[in-house]
Amino acid sequence: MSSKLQAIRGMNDLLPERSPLWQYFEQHVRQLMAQYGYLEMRTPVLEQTALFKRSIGEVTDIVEKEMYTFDDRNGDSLSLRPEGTASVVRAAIENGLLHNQTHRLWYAGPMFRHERPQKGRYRQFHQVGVEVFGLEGPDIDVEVIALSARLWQALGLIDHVQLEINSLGSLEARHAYRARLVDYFNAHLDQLDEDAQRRLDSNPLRILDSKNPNMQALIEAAPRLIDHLDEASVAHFEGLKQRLDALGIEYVINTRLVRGLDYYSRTVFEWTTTALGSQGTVCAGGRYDGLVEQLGGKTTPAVGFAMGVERLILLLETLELVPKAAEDILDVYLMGQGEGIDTQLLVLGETLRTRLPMLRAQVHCGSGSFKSQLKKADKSRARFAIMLGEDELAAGTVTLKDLRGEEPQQQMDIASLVDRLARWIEERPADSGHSNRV
RNA sequence: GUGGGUGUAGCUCAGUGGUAGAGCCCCGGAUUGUGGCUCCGGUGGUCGUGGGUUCGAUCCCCAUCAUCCACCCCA
Repeated sequence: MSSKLQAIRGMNDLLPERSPLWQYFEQHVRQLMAQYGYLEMRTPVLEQTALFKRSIGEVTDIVEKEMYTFDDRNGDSLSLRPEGTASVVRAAIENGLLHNQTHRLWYAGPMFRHERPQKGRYRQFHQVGVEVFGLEGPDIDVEVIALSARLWQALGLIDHVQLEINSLGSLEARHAYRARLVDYFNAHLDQLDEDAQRRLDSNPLRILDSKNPNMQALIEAAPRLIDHLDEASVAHFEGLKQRLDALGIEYVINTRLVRGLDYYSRTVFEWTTTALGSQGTVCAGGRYDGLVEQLGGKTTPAVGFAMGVERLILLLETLELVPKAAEDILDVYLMGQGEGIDTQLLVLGETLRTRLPMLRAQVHCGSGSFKSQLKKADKSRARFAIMLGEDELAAGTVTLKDLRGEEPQQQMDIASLVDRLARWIEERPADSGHSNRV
C-alpha cells in the first residue's frame, strides 16, 4: 500500500463530472461581486506563520493544532493559510491600501486545516470571502449581509438558510463580560462537562455554544453578552437591526453566537442550514475593527465574511437546486462518416466557432460507426448533431438533427446552418436558472 | 485529537473457510448513414495493504491506510 500514490487525506480532486457545478457557483459569485462593485484580491496560499498567530490568536485550536506549518529551506516558519482574512489584511497593509481609503474586496480560493475530515469539512477546502476596509457604520455591515442574501436568492437557497446575528461589543466590553462569565461558570464548576471545563481557560464564550443537553439550563441562566455591551456597540447593533428590517432581511438574534477567531468585535453573523448535518454554518462573518492595527497597520474599521464553498455546493446538490442547463456543456456535436470526412468535420468545427463565438461545438474524433457516433452525440448532451457524409459533401450541405426537440432533421447549406444556430444561441436556457426568481 | 461504521469490477452493491457475482457504465450486434426504449453478446476484479491462524482466507484475528458519520473545532 505504501507504494500506491494517492491524494493527501482530506484533499479532494474536482472531477470533470462535477466541475460544471463549481463553475455554476463561481459564476454567480463573480456576477454578485460585480453587482456591488467589489474588487477581487488574490494572495499567496503560503504566509509567515506569525501572521496567523497574531491575527487568529495564538491559543486558538486553528493555530495550535490545525495549521499546516513547516520550516522553509532557510529556516523560516511558514503556514498554509487556514483562512483568508489575515492574508487580505496583510496585503492591504503591505501595499498601502489603507491610508484614508475605503476598499470593498473579495477573494476566493483554497484554505488548509489539519482536521479530521467529515461531511462538509475537508483539509483543503474553499472559501469565498468579502472584506471591507475603512467603513465603520452599521450601513456597511448591512450591505455585506445583503450581498450574501442576494447570493442565496440567486442560487435558490434563500428559503433554506437562516441569518443569525449578535454583537460582541467592543474589545473592552467583551473582556469585561468574559471575566463575568468565567466567574459565573466557576461558581457552577460541578455542572460543567469536560469540554466546558477545558474551554473555561481557552475560550469561555464557546461554552455558550455547547450541545450538551445537560448544560442547557446552566447556559440559559448565564449572563448574556448582549446585556453587557458598551453604549456605542448597542447603538451600532440597533442601527444594524433597523437597516436589516428596512431591507426586509429576516434574522434571529442569537445571543450565544460567538466567533472562533479572536479578532472579531461588534457585529457577528452567521448563515446556517439544517440540511447538512452537523456542519450547519455555510457563511460566517462580522466586524473586526482591531485587526488591522493588531497586524501593524493604522487603526482601520473592517467587516467581512467567508463562506464555505464545499458546504454550499453540497447544499445545492442536496436540495437539487442546480438547473439542468448548468451541466450542458455543448450545443452541437459534429459527426460523420466517409473518405476524408474527419478533416471536413474539423474545418466545419473551426468555421462555426469563428462565425459563432458563443457556440459550444465538439467534433467527433476517432473511429466509430454512424450509429455509435450518434450515441455519443446523444450522450454529450448537445442539443444538435451536425452530420456530414458523402451525400452532404457532394451537395455542399450538412444535416442538422435536433436531438432534444420534435423537429425533423434537415439538410441545409452552411449559411443556413449558421443562421439556425445563431437563433438557438439566442433562445437557449441560461444556466443561472434561479436568478430571476422574485 | 476521541468514538463508531465501511473498504469486493469504472460506479452502486450482493456473496462464500476451498482463488468470485448482479445492476448500471463502456464496447459490439439486432440489413444500407440515425441516438433515446427494448433484446442479445462482450471487455473488465492480485476481493484496500501488510502480517497472523489454517491443509487452504475475499470471508476469522491483528496492524495499517483510506473513506463515511458523530464529537471536538470551524466556513
